[in-house]
Amino acid sequence: MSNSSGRPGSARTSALAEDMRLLIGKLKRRLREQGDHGDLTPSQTAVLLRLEKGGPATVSSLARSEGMRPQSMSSAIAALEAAGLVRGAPDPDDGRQTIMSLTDACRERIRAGRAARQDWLSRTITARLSPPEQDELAAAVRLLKRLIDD
Amino acid sequence: MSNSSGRPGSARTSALAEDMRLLIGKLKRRLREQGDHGDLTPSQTAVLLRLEKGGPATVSSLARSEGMRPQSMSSAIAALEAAGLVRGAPDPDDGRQTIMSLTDACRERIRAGRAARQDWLSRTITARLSPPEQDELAAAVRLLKRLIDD
DNA sequence: CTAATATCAGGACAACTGATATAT
DNA sequence: CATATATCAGTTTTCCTGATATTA
Repeated sequence: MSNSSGRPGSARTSALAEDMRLLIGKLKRRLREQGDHGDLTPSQTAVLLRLEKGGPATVSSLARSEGMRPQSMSSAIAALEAAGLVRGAPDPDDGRQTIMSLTDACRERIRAGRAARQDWLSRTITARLSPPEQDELAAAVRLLKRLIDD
Repeated sequence: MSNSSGRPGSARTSALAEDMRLLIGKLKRRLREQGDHGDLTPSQTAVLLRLEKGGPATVSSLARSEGMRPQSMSSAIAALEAAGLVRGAPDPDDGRQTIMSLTDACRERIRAGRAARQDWLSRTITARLSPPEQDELAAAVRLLKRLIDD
């Protein structure tokens, strides 16, 4: 039912918001089910994503970013280092710091996990939506991007 | 390994899937930022949602649902009971079981948290999308629901 | 007597706080 | 000396495994 009455209706918008809230939760859960998270703690996962997004960083700066104590970050990083996911190098300019960065193996692992989630989504879209419906969805995605812009 | 479907338009669909994957993550994060989760563990939150969705249940059935041991569920529930969020009553038919249910205070708390998240979404939709665009989004939501159906 | 429910006891792990060595 | 980084200890929390009482 298309209701294109120009009223900035609160009831209709509220119903749409409820639908979207439930929908986003379920989609996120489905995506999460796909990839192999590996048995990392949430903090460890957050550190890897932070390093990927922000580049190499020290233990203390990572601790600040994640709202953890440096001691906790140290042990989290020790586990990641033992798993071959991050690598530490001494800072040539400041002997106190150790600069952590992702290993190539970790980048590949992150890429593979993302690809698995994206593949599921891609396959599901292809299987369940007709090409015109896919166009409709693509148009709506452009609208949704506006909702998360600053 | 990137697309096992035999249909044409894989490249466009793949780009759409990537956009959606990033978009869903960001929307979920924005929603999460809104509500006050309270300082509950993920397991405790899961138990409350399970009780809300499935109605009263025993400790063991909750443990099975959440993939925990009954002992761990017992202590999680003890904390929730101390916080006044759940309430236990003996099963009249089976003296071994204790049936847990949500308190009214807990239902109100869940409702308030959800309302906060939904309000943000509702306000953002109203502020950033024109009424016709809202109609377009509502139509796309119906398409998206098809993606998460079993 | 066997099976299911709930709990008590102790261990493992990831986070915390406090204290310490090293470098700026 | 004052500050910052990283780590070494011990504690708390949340899960686990193992054992026990009660009821079906």
